[in-house]
This record gives sequence, C-alpha cells and structure tokens, in this order.
Amino acid sequence: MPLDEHTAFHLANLFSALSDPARLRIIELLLDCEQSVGEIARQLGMTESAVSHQLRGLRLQRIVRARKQGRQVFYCLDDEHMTELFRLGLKHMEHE
Amino acid sequence: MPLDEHTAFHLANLFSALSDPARLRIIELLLDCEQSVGEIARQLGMTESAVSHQLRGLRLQRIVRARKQGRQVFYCLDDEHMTELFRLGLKHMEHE
DNA sequence: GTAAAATATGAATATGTGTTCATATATTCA
DNA sequence: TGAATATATGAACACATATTCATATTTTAC
Repeated sequence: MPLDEHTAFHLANLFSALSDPARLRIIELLLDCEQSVGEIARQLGMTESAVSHQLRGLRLQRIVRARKQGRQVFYCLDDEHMTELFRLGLKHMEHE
Repeated sequence: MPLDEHTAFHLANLFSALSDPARLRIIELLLDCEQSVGEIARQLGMTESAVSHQLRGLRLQRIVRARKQGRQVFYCLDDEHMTELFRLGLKHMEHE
C-alpha cells in the first residue's frame, strides 16, 4: 500500500532540510562541533542574516539546537536522523 | 573545510528528489517492482500528467529507468543510493 | 486509414523558498 | 546611559517547483 499522505508529508520535510546547498554546508560545519552564527557565516561566505534565517528553519524542525552565551549563539546538531542521512548521502557522493 | 559548492549542489539535488510527498509515494511504489505510469497514477490518485512530469524529472536524474512495452511505459528504480536513502528515512519515520 | 489508449510535453498558474535589506532585540563595555 | 556587537526578524523580491489543461506522439485495434 502506498505511503499515507501524512507520512509522505513528514518524510518529505525530513529530506527537504537537506535539499539546499547552503543548508547542507551549514549542517556539515555542525557535524564536528558547535559553531556561532557569525563563524558559520564567515566560513561559508554568507551574510549573517541568511545563516540566521536558515538556522531558524532548522531549529523549528528540531534539527539544530541553540545555546546562548553572551551575545553569541552557538548551534549544534540535535537530530541524529539528519546526521545519519547526511553522512549516507555524502558517502554516496564521494564514491563516484 | 566546508563542502565545496559543486559537491553541495549535487548532494542537495540528491535529497531534493526525495523532498516531495508525491515523488516519495511514486518512489515507494517502485521499490517493490516496476509499474506503468497509469498504474502509478491510479494507485496514488494523481493525474497521469502529473505522474509523467515527476517521472521525467526522476528520469533525468537517473533515479528511475523506463522500459517501453507496447503503448505502456514501465518505470523502475535505477539508483541504489536513492533506495538506501529512502529506506533509511522511512526507518527513522517509523520509529517515532 | 481512423479511432482509441497510454504517455509525454509545453504553457500557464499557483505556491513555496532563499536571499537581501532594513530594522529590532539583546548583551557587553566604556 | 550610550555605543558597539551579535543575532533575529519581517517584508520584498527573485527564482524554483508542482499541478493542471490542452495538445502532441506513439502504438494498437478495427
């Protein structure tokens, strides 16, 4: 039987989080360790606003988690599913 | 070092293929066996045109393969990466 | 050859998404 | 308090994408 619409919708959302190059690069930076918004922006050559907007989306989907320290906010991954999917996708990408 | 732009772009494309509910349901039908366009449309309650458009995209990304037989066209999955990602995503979805 | 069936395609439309720019909020430091 | 820094947010815009509708193409059956 086909996936019910509810499941298909949520599964699509899961993969959507990984369907943009900028988001993938942000997520990759967070694989190793937590990073501040400014650091992410600097490393990726994005504006801090663009990074912040993307992190907001990821936060709402509970893919990343924020920790505030002084005036900086450090983000880290908060979803092992996403991490696994990312690594699997990357593995496939590297093998060809 | 961050993902280079080329890799990030292609990885994003990989995940984009799985980022739409209709496409996910089509792909799920093709996990088991090949199906004709009409059969897919009937099972999912989509128009044949919508299904055909989606299959075209998946075909161009070499995610599905077409086999013509008479006036029907049967599609099957042609990308084990995609299959693996789909199954992993679905597994995660089922466990919560 | 003509009609019917299965699929494909193009244009149009509606909807979603990512970035930018301006501005707001929060925090530190003088 | 006031200025500077770090991040967040909202609106606007450009761009991508999914569906629908009309039409084209291919194949079978008569």
